[in-house]
Amino acid sequence: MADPRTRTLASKTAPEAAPPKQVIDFDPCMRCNVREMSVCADLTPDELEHLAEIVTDQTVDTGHAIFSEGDDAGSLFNVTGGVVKLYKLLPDGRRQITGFLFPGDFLGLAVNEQYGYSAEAVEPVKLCRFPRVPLERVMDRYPHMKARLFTMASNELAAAQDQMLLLGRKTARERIASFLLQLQSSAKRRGQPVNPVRLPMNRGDIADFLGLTTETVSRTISAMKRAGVIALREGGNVDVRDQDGLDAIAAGERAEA
Amino acid sequence: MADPRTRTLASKTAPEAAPPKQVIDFDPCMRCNVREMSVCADLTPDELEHLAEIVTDQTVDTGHAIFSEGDDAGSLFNVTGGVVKLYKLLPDGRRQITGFLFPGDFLGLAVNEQYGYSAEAVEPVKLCRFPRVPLERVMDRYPHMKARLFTMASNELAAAQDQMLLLGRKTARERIASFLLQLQSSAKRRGQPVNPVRLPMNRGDIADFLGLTTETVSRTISAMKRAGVIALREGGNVDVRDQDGLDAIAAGERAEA
DNA sequence: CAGGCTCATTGACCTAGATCAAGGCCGAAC
DNA sequence: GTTCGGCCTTGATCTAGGTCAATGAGCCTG
Repeated sequence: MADPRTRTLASKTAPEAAPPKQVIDFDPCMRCNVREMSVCADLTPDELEHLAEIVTDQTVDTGHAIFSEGDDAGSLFNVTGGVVKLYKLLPDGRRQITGFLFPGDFLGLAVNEQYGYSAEAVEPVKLCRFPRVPLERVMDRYPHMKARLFTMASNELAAAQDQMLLLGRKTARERIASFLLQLQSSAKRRGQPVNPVRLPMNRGDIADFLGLTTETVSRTISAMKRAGVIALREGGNVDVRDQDGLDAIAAGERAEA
Repeated sequence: MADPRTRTLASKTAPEAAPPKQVIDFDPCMRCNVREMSVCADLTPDELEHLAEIVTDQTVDTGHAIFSEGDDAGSLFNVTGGVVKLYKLLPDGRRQITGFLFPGDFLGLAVNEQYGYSAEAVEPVKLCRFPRVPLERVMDRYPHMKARLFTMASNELAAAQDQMLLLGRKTARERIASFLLQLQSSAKRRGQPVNPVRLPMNRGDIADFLGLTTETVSRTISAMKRAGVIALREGGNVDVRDQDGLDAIAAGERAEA
């Protein structure tokens, strides 16, 4: 399996000349645009400084891997820009996307020293990377960061259970509606416009997330467009025309619409 | 929605007469049969004593609820005997079972003060119950118990991702095979026989766990029986006759068998 | 500004699994 | 020991969504 990952290190924009002994830029965390919604929320400047000592910035291009299932789980990551997809593969190539990550989300939890899924950039991604061992050392000193990680993992678990309900029991129409709602609430959480909701991933990715095929995703979206529930905007973005209708479909309350 | 839960409190078998000031039985945790595989693993006698102060034993009969989705999430539980199913419902009654719990498993993690799923006894269940607030107080004092909880939650998350792959992309045959393998490894972890694997839940529960119908579960099991991969024993238990074949089917490597 | 990508859409048809419908097989109740 | 009520199994049929195939709509690139 070829490894197309990208590792453009892009930290330390400060000049190399001036500072004396050691160059530790503790600013990147201080001015992090997603800090307040990430694992790093609620940390003091002191704690941020300790984090900055171990963090590395990283960018990954569209379609390139961040890590692959089975890789040695050396680091945790925090998404600071772009969109990431997580997925698992069957030997014959069938794929299930287990989640899309947006700025503020973290990834890299592993059970036995290995990542249990692959992670790939859906669009150009910016990450900060925390090597596991030193991160754990820092977290041992600042338990509320660990608590924060636990909370985020619990949220992820709840989302996973919702997704099981979707995959096991919802119709194609309900899946698409639920997905749009997820994107809306995700955008909302990040303070972004909820209505023309951005769809950064392609139909194939949506299909592999919802347990459908690209054709069914396309047909279902067309049908919802025809029914006036949504409209397509440029860039493939989706305008929700009938929010109540969409909510009802997603909940499984409306047979036709 | 009627609430058929059962709350037989069954702690303190010691006589009420003898002891002086306060009766605190710290034995139940000390002699807990599942302690080493539960959240309580690795605790010192001292720590166990603190736990015993807040724990309550509880039994729940087959088919009765432990709690329901949306209930105030007042407690965490540890299964000490029997089997529990967790599930989510759609308004029209469609159900997705998100997991089966066995002795040693815990339940009750919640995101915003409410349980995100319902829990019900598949067969008579014994639990120990930890009220959330005092438990958190205890865990603040003993961080490795929190760490243990985090590890178990991470394992659950990994299992949830496997289940998404199953629900989104596997065939009925692959789902049944994967399910039997799950039961095997769960039994193994608890030191129980792996080969005639016990199937304590009925076909409807299996169906709602695997995103199928009872009929399809039944037919698929019959087909695997006919193919010589498994055999049914009394009590509905399953004898795995061709372990390699079963493994191959579950992984999605074998079209026919 | 034509050729060659990739991705989305739509149509025609097919199939895995759902649905509908009997029976069969217990174990519990009397 | 008969009746009853769950389950489980099996058969017949249906259908939501998959598969196969064609066409269209951007976009790079040269």
